[in-house]
Amino acid sequence: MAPSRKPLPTKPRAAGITDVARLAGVSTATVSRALMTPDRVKPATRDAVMAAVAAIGYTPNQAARSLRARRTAMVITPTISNVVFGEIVRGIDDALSDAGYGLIIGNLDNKRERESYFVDLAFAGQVDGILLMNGWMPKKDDRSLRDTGLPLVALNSAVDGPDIPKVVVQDREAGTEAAAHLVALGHRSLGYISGPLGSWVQNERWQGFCDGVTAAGLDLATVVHWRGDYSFAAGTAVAEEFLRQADPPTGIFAASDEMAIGFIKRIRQAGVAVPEHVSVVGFDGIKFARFCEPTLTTIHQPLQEMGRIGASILLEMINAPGAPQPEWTRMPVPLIPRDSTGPAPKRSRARRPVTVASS
Amino acid sequence: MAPSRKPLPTKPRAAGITDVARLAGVSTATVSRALMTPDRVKPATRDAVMAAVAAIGYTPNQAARSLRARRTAMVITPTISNVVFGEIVRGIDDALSDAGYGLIIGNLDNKRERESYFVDLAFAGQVDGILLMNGWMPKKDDRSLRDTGLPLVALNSAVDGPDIPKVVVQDREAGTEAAAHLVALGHRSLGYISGPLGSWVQNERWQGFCDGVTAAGLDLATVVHWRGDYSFAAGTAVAEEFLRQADPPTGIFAASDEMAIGFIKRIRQAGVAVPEHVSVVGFDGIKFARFCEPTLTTIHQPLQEMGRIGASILLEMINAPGAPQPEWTRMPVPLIPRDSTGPAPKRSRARRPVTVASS
DNA sequence: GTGAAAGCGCTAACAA
DNA sequence: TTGTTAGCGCTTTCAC
Repeated sequence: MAPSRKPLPTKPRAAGITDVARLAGVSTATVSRALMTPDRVKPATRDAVMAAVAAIGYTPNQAARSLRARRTAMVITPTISNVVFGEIVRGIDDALSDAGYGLIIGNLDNKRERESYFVDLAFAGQVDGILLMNGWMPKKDDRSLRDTGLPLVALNSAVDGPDIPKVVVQDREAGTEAAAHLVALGHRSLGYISGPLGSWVQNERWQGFCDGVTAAGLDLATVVHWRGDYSFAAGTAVAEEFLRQADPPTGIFAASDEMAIGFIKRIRQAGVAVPEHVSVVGFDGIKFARFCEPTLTTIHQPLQEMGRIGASILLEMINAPGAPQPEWTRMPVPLIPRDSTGPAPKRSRARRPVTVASS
Repeated sequence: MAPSRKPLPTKPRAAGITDVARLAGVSTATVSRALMTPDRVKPATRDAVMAAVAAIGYTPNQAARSLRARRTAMVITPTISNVVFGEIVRGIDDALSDAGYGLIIGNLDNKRERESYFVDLAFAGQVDGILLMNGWMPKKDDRSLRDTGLPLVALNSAVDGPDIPKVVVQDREAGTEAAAHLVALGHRSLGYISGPLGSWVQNERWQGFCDGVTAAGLDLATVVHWRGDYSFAAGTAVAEEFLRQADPPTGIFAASDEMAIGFIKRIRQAGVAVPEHVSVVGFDGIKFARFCEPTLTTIHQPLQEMGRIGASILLEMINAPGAPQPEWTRMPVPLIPRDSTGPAPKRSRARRPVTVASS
């Protein structure tokens, strides 16, 4: 669609910094300072400025501000349709706007091609630092975001490089804990529903789960691994496979709550009881997990906090280039036991209607 | 928190419009035109510009662009934590960015005080038009957003005024349809779980529900009205009241899916079967409604589309001031029957464990 | 169809 | 501590 044009450049001219300055009897520079760095102006002056600001309802123009001051960060996110990333972004935005920074949200919308646009944006010098939630280094042709020399922080998912601080949850430990939880309940045959393969988080959760499995003395080869993508739909799709299986596992760990819920929904429909026949552990701690049936045992991620921490580190890198930053910040993620997990059934095999009928 | 300062204004100077102009052998004005209004540039010139743009990976600076061109709309939203508003905003943003407009999201975060900030923003002349999703005219002291003379569109909820186009769903008809659906299933005692009282949408849904009740020849006085706020928590709170009631209704209409789900979750816990004892209709059509237990009969809102339509109307008002706009755009909202509604139980009374035991 | 030139509203040297 | 001044990168008259 072609851009619509505005017919007249006439505007109901509004209060600007000059108006404030005039009213307060100071220069625009002082107004700016009073607003940006209050401690660098004499209290009396500051008060006068603030009074003038309040009097005419002055609000700084963001566009002008960021054009001149260039204080903007960018976050690359795989999608914004997923609550998980949405929450992290909120945390980031909080921390950033406290520091007077703007935020450009680079939404990949799960389409890898889109990253080239954001690479251009960075090379065009329009951002001061970048948060990576996608798990890899965005490239366009032969240029990589890393070549911009801009401060980079990986969030939620790791990105290789000693100069890239990584802020993540203890995905690995969480995976292990999920396995331990299931094993402690007596489950001996386990299953795992993955996120998109190849991603760092996904690998960690899986590796951690494997650690837990072997630590319990179980044979890794017996663990069933299904492929998912974090969505409800993936959960139900995996459920179909599960239902076709001759001797499906009784303890399942899903890499997202949505998959766990979709999975449970479908297998219950087919007559499999949760947690009587099968136990399921989710991952994320979305609010919905407390209202599904049964309530979902899950691993709770401190999403907003992750966002805030990642943003703070980025700000420090911008403000003090060269100062060392912790390469890893790994936040603990508690497992919250609810009703979707329970003692393993006597027979290792999950009972499905057909099984019951023929036995 | 005091803003952090950036130490050096040094920047790895990046490709700007001047670089493109030089490379393409034209002036910056022509580059700008080639990008904004391609049809006003000779094809050959345009191609040269585009080639140059691609060659150096030029990306226009948004801040500069909007500072100069001032093409920005604002949307006032009660909260962004609610998926419903989030979806509408996505639709708005789509339409707006197609037209080269930026969007300021005015999040009230359910705190009415916050509106004054956005009133200032509007008076400061920083936006060209405003979408109102909150349902009332924001004010600060004695100034109202209306006094800005800016184009205004009410979205999702109506706002009084002949000059304010309203884009809403057929809340009233939907309420009536919900009632009709329950009545058709044989329910004679009905209940309604409201949104925050006093809001337009809320009134419409309730009025429509009342219409349906009386149309069915039922006594309005028998309809139980509970107060909610669209959240899960409200649903469970209402459920508590429901459970304490001597002779609760068997057909319930909740003004949001979250409330419906919270409500169902709680009453099932107490032994009330859905839909055998009680039928519940939700409102919104969130994706979760297909994965709760039982799946939720609900009224599906075309949220993104509403957003897009509202934005288009606003754009027309900005571009052609004075041109007439439809005062009302009322979108149909289909009721989607699922498993949370079924035939009314024989006894009008919902059976709860205690009832069963004592009968 | 194109170029020259004037700012949009603000911040940050630099001076005073 | 404050004011003066010079732009940030772009769009848009206005003239050609």
